[in-house]
Amino acid sequence: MNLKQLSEILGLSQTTVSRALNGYPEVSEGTRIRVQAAADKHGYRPNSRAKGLATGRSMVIGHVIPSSSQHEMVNPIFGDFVAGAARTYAEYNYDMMFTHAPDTSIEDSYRSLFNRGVVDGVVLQGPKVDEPRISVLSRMGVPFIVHGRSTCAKGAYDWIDVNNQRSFERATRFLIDLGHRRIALINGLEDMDFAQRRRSGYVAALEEAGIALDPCLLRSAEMTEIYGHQTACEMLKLDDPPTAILASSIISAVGVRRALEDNGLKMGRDVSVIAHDDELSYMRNGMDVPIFTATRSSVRHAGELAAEMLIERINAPNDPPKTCLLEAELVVGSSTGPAPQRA
Amino acid sequence: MNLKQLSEILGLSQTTVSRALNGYPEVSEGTRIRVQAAADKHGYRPNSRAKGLATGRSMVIGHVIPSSSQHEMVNPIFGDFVAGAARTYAEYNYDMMFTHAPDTSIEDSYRSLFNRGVVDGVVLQGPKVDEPRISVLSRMGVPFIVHGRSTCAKGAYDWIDVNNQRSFERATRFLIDLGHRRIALINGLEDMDFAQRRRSGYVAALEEAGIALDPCLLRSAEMTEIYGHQTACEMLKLDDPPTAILASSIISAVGVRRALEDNGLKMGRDVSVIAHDDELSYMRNGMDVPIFTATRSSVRHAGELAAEMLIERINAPNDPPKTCLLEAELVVGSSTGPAPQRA
DNA sequence: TGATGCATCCAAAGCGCTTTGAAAAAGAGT
DNA sequence: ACTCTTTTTCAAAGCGCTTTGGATGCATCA
Repeated sequence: MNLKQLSEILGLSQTTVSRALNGYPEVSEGTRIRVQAAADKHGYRPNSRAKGLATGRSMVIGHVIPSSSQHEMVNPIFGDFVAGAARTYAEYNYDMMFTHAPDTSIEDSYRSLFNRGVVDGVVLQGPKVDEPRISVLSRMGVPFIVHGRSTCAKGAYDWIDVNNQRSFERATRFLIDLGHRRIALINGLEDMDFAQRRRSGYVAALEEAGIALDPCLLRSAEMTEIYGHQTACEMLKLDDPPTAILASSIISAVGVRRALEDNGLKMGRDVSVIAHDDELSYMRNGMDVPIFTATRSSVRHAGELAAEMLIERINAPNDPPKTCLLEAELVVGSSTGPAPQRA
Repeated sequence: MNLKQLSEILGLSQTTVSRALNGYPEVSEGTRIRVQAAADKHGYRPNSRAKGLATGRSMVIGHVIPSSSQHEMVNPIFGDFVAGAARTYAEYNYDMMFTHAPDTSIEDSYRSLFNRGVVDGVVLQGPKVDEPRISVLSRMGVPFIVHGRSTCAKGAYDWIDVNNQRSFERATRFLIDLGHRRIALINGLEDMDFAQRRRSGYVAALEEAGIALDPCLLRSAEMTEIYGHQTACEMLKLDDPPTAILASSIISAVGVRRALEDNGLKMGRDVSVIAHDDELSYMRNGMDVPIFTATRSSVRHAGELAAEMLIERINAPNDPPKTCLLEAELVVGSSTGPAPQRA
């Protein structure tokens, strides 16, 4: 069923039917109702490609799957962020498109999506400290939003981010206040912008307290469970092991917990752990009582907001750049406690 | 840059340019090279909407985000399955589209995607035991593939699935052979087809061994970490607690492990655990030595295969239905051991 | 009564591509 | 030199929609 057929059935022109369905005022209320009824009855759905061709808009937003090349890993927060965004898109009648790209051609992927007219805008996930994609997209004139920020990016751009620096500074200070001096940071990949900011929050808190930074207590890699486990195991073998560990994701924190248990240590008593909790739906940090003391910020909610900001941008390409800085909450669970007295 | 502009630059007709770029034989090798060079130089990308309109194909495949309504949970395997599929799509020049739908209108979402001409085919994830979407899609004539199967579905359809029944039967038998008699199954949601099959494999193995089924040792819910933890805790409080636990996902298995530790029990010695391992990229089951004894089958690989099968179906709508049954591997880790002697 | 405005509706152009049917150009054969 | 193929190129139609720039009818006003 297409417009032509529908208009023939109704004995109206395509123009009128199209206008009736799209809510233009030039059509009488009577015919509008008649048209709408017929459309519903026959299950008419305007062909979105044709519509897009005519309007110049595709009502589609593009994401490029951030599959870190090295280990072909899917970012665990990907699913929840996307679910949040999708929810907003559905509300505004946008569809959502994905492209997989090897890390090398990720830029091309964005370019291709936009130049082929597939999407009206794109979401940039997982920005690095130095993120070339941002300037590329700016130059191309693609409406886009960044989930996170990029320290090295020059111009202004739309972004939404968690205050990583502040939340990790706070978490670190919390541990220091509990008497900890040997505090480790098991961080995300070093070239990721968020990791850099978390690190600087951590460093700032240590400095403030006059604690020297020990490189042995600082690691970065992709935030898997295995990585958390292995790193924690190694650190526990140090002559002067950490009494507290900050983990950049709840997933690696799970690995840390496993490491503690493997070593016969009790989390919260022997070693304190604070995790960053993105509130992943399948990896909730406990029910009423949090398992981990955590800096908490819903990545799903961020997805919803990001989508909204992007849609705004698409509708008003010339508005000044918008940004949104979310504050993470510090929730106290049972994984932290006072620093144990040295033997 | 569009076709018209490019053809004017070249002094050729749109027809010739189009043919040259699409590899039709009616154009001389000389001009083909010339055209290709110009296209590259100017970064010409055919508008995919226009192309779709003209060809009647969109080169897009649709997925509907399986967000279980109740807890708005994103299926944890979603990301990896999709990453696999995306890889194949990229190879065949397909794009990938997502729609979020509340559980109630999930059927409409598929209908809308297809009727609006947005997609050439769809992937159906997370089929239930009784899955109405299958017959809907069949009737609509949408090319589709099911990741999993639906026991109640009538006609034939394309699917790819893991042999859940067999793998859980094998895992259960493995535990029985180790001397376990109190074996629990912490399963996925009961109305999901895969959960049903795993359960029947479990039941079959118990029956074979003449062990009576104890309803107290059987649970189903969404496979979160919390669920695994809570369920295991409850079961351990029974008068006659399980000595072995089968977990339907590695994520709930993590919860089970936490429960054991909370209760001062050692996994593999006091209580054996077998998990189903989808090889999620951020939740690997150990490095060289598996953490959990597990039934293993890569969901990412399934995604790749599913995409391939769907593309085949799109290209040959009238071929007889194709199916693919993957066998899960049983990998033995340190989470299982002989049943402890009763006190 | 004719001019004016307003509410409805429509024919046709155009979005950027593919593809049909035909024409022009180039070789081949005699 | 002329016809007959074969190769190469093209103009134009069509995909399904929106939108421009009229038409048409009808009530209103002088």
